Amino acid sequence: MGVSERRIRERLDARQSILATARELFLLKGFEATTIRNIAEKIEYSPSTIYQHFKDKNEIFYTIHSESFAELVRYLNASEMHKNPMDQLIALGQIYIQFALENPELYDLMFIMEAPIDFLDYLEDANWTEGKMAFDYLKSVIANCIQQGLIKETDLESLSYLIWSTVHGLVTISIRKRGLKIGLSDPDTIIQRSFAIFSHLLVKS
Amino acid sequence: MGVSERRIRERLDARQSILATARELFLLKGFEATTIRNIAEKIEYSPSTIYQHFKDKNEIFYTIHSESFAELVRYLNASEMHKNPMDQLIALGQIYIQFALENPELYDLMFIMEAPIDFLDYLEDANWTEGKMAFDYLKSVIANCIQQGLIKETDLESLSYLIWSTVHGLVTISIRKRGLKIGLSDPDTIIQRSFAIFSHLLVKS
DNA sequence: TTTTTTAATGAACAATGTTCTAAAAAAAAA
DNA sequence: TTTTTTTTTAGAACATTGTTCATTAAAAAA
Repeated sequence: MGVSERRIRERLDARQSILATARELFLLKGFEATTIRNIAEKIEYSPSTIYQHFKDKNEIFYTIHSESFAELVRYLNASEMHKNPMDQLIALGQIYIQFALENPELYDLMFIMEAPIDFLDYLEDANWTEGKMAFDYLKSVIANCIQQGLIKETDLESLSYLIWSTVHGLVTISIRKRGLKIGLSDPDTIIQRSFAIFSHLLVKS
Repeated sequence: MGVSERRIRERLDARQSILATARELFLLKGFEATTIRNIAEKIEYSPSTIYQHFKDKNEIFYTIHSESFAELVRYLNASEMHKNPMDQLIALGQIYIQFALENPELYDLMFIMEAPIDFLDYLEDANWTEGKMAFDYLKSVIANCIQQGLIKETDLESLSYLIWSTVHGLVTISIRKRGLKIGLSDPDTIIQRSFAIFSHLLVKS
């Protein structure tokens, strides 16, 4: 029965080309300017066909958001070259920042925009698996630091949330264009310097 | 010539009622659901009349954004009761967080949403005065801390950006609904705890 | 070849921000 | 008071958006 397998493959191909096009347009023009009709035109389908593959626009961008987490994880994996958990933690922060600055639109989609979370809400799914896993990974590295006495013992969850928040804050001020507008000469440089200061605060405690 | 003065007053009244209604609907339903027609209906004007007072929707929300800064400043002023600049700095952070948690929609508009910045871009105005002034105020308090030897001397701009980023990150993860979705029991509590940890890191350095 | 299932389309809907022309109202001039 | 001018308001219209639904075309099964 190779027929139905081919059908499945064709459906998947269509789905993939929708996603690829949506991603391309999104990176080029942003969320609002990436319209269903725009995507449809590019893959030479009618707009309504897209709704056979995705419930709505939010699901498309939820999917791109999920895929982007795979990309982030690929970045973060590089931190495992460090044996010392403190070195790894700092590398983690640096790589996280690097990912955000190199892929600002994707970072926006993953951590700022409402579309992916709205889709989760529609699913009545309280679990943001992608975020949870990333946060758990961060927690585990920090736990190692505490265990080895490299960081003063404190509530793991709060400290992890603090560290995540700090790097998140550093990059989102820039991504949502508040950085340039307060007269910072070069946002990227300031982000690096600020993170360096934060790193020193952490190890010294 | 009391006539033209009355006209001016009437124009201002109309403007104010547009803003008040926009603000009310925005706090109730959010940015997208606050439509020009919606505002017009509520103040019993035609949609097109609104465009005599504001260039576009972005200008309306830029104005609300600006007004909200006055509110934030009112919050922050309470920090001046502290003589010790370090105490003031920490109070500043706590109050900033308090403002964000008590007015999440306004905070969103001021520091996350694109509408106000887009309007600045239209004006070709690189100066985000509201943000700049708030940041300068933060810098001055931090400068006092450094001067009095309460914080280790580092690049003022980077340290200020770090501190701002940290509180910004703490609250925006929650505001853009990433907090609950990773299984944090109570986001507000965690934010407080995380900030407490951060405060300790700062003073100890 | 005929029937059934699947996929794709095109038209349509309601809603949006925004613009433009014509009407109404108010003020100024006569 | 009447006429002219200016200002304000409204209504219709436009292009676009996400989304739905009945109909057509295509493919697979019988």
